Amino acid sequence: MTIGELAKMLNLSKSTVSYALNNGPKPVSPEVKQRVLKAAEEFGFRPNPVARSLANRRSRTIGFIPNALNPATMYSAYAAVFLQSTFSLAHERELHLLLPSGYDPARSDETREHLFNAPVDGFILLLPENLSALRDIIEQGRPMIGIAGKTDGLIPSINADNALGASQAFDHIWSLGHRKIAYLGSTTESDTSIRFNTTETLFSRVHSELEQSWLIRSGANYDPVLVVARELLSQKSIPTAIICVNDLVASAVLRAALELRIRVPEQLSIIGFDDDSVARTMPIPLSTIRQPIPEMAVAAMDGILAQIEGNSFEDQTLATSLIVRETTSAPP
Amino acid sequence: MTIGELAKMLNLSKSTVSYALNNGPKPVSPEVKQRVLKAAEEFGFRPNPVARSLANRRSRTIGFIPNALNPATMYSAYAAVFLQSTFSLAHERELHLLLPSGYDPARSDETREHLFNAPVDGFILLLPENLSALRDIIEQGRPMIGIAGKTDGLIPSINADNALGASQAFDHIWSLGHRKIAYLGSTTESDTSIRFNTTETLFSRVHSELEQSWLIRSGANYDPVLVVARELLSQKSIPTAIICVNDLVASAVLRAALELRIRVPEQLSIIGFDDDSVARTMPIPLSTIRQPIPEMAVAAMDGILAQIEGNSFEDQTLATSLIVRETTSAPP
DNA sequence: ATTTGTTGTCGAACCGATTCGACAAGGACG
DNA sequence: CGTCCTTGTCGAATCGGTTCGACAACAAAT
Repeated sequence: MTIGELAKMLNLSKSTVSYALNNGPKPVSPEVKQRVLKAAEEFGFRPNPVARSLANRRSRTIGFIPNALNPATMYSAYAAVFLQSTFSLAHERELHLLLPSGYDPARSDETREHLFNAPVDGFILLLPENLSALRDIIEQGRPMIGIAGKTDGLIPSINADNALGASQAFDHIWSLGHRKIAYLGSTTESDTSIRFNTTETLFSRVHSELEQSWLIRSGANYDPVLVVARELLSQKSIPTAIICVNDLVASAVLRAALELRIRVPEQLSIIGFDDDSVARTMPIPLSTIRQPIPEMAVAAMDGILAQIEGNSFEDQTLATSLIVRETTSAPP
Repeated sequence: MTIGELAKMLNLSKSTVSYALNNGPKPVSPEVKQRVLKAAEEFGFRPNPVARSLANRRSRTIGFIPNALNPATMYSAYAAVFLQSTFSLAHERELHLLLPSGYDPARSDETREHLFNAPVDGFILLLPENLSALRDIIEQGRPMIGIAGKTDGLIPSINADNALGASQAFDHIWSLGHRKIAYLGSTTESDTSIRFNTTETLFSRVHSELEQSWLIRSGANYDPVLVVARELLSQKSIPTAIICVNDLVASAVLRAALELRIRVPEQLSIIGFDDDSVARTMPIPLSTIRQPIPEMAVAAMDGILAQIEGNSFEDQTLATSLIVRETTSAPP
C-alpha cells in the first residue's frame, strides 16, 4: 500500500494525506486528519522508508566502519563494545546503524567502491592505521568522525587519554611499592604506542629508584604474549608487577603466572587496560584502566549529528580511570 | 553530481547514460560507452544509492536483529560472534548489514514501529523468547529468518543441534569415567532448556551407575553462577565433573574452583558450551561444545537471500562438535 | 526495391514519498 | 461591502535513479 492508494481510497490528494500523517508543513482539518489516521491504522499503511529518504535527503542511518584489516576477523572486544554502545545510542535517537561492506584496506580500490553505496548520513569510523584508503569518501564531504586514532586533521576524532591511562597504571603500581616492573605491549597503533612511550618516559623518570624494568614489545595478541610471558616469568629475577597494553594481554600473563605457580597478586601484580568484558570474568578479577567507551560513543554520535546538521565539531580527548580489582597489591 | 547533470554535460539522455553505466537492458555503442565511463570517472560520479533502491525496489541491505531484552546490553558473546560471521558474509556478497533500532520487546508497541522504517530486503533475527512482538512485520511478508530458537512455523529457522551437543558433553565426561556429575544451566530459552532436558534424560538413563548427580538451575549469568558454584564446591561431597550450559558459566565455575584450591582438571573437570572467545583465553583452556556459528550464519544468509529471490527455504539443524582442551580429564 | 530486423538513442513514465505554489472558502477588519 | 489574512485542499514538481515504448538509421533478407 502506497500513500497514493491510501489517498485514492479516501478521495484525498497525496499531499493532504502526507500532511495529515506527518503534521506536515501545512495544516489539515481535524476531521480529515482523523479519517486519514484511522484508515492508515486500519490498512496498516507504512510509508516506504526509501522513498521518504529520497525526498528528505536524509536516511536517518549512520554508518559504522570497524577498523579491521580483514572483515573476517573484524571485531576486537573493543570494537564490539563500542558498537554496542553506539547501537544503544542510535536506538534512543531512532536512528539505524549500518555496517557497510566494502571497507577492506587490505584489498584493492574497487573493493572499497561499494562503500559509496552506503545509504547513510554519516560515518563513525574506528580508526585504522591510516586513512588514505578512505580519502575519496572524505573528500566527497560526507560527515565522518574517527575513533581512537590519528586523523591528521582530516576529520574530527574522539580519543581516550592514553597518556593519562598509562600514567594511572604506572602510578598505581609504583605507589603500591613495586620497583621491579615490566611493560608488555605493542607499538603498531597510535593508541598503543602512546601507552608504550608514556610508560617508557615514566620508567626513565624514576630510573634511579627502579630496581629493574622490562619494556617489551610483545604484540597485543593472546598467543604470542603467552609465549613471551612464560619466558619472562621463568627467569631467575622476575618482575613483581606487569603492566599490560590491554586486558587480553593481561589474561595471557595471568595464565602464564598460574601455570608457573606464581601467586597473583601476592607474588605478582598485573594491571590491564580497557576494562573489557574479560577483565570481569577472569578467575582473579583484573585491575585495569577503564577506557570511557560509552562516553566516547556519545561524543562520536553527537559529533556526527552535529556535522549532519552542518555544525562544526572539535576533537575530544576523554579521561581514563583506574579500576582496582584483585590482581594488584603490594610486592612480596 | 546526478545522472541528469552528467547526461547534460555529455549531451546524452539520462537513459543512455544509465544504460552505459549499468550495461543496462538496452545496448549502447562502444564510443558512447567509453565517453560516459570516462566522464563518470573524471567527475567522480556516484549514483545515489537511495534513488537506485527506490527504482529497483531492492536495497541490497539485510537487517540484523539481536535478541536482547534491552538494547543497552544487547550483545552476548554469542550475538557478537554471530554478527561478525554475518557481516563477513555480507561483505563477500556486497550487501550491507543494518542494525535497525526499534526492536525492544520490553517496551511498548510504538517503540517497535520504527522497525518498519528499516530500508532492508529482509531480516535475520536472533530469536527472542517469543515472536509475538514481531507479528506485524512477519505478516507484512518481509523475508525473515530466525536463529537459535523456536518460531512455531511462523518463519524458517536455523538451529544448532543442542540435543546432540548436550549428549556430546555428557558422553565425553561419562567416558572419561566420571560418576559424580553436575549440570549448571538455565531453562529460560529454548536452546538452553533443550540442553537441560537432554542432560536430565541422560542422567536418568544411567542413574544406576551414577554415584551422584546435580541438576541445577543456576541461571546463565556470571555472578549468580559464581555464587552457586562456590556453594556447590564447598560441600563435603563435590562433583568430579561439571557440565555448563555455556562458556561464561564455565568460566565462573573455574574461578570458584581456583578460589577453593581445587585443581582443574586433576580434581575437577569442567566442560562448557558454545566455544566462545572466553574458552580460549581462560587460564586453563576450556573443553567445550562448539556451536557451528559460521555455518549457521551461512545458512541464515542463504536462507534470507533465497526468500528475497522468492524461493522457499527449509529449517536447518546443524551439528555441534566436541572440542577437548585442558579442563577435562579422568576423575581423581 | 521493398520488407523485415537489429541497434542505438531519446523522451516519458515510474518508483513512493515530500513540499511548493495556486486557489477557494471563510473570518476579521476597515 | 470590499479587502486582507488565514486555513485547508489540490495538482504539479521534485528527489535521482531505472526502464518502457517510440523511432530513426542502417543492414540483412526477400
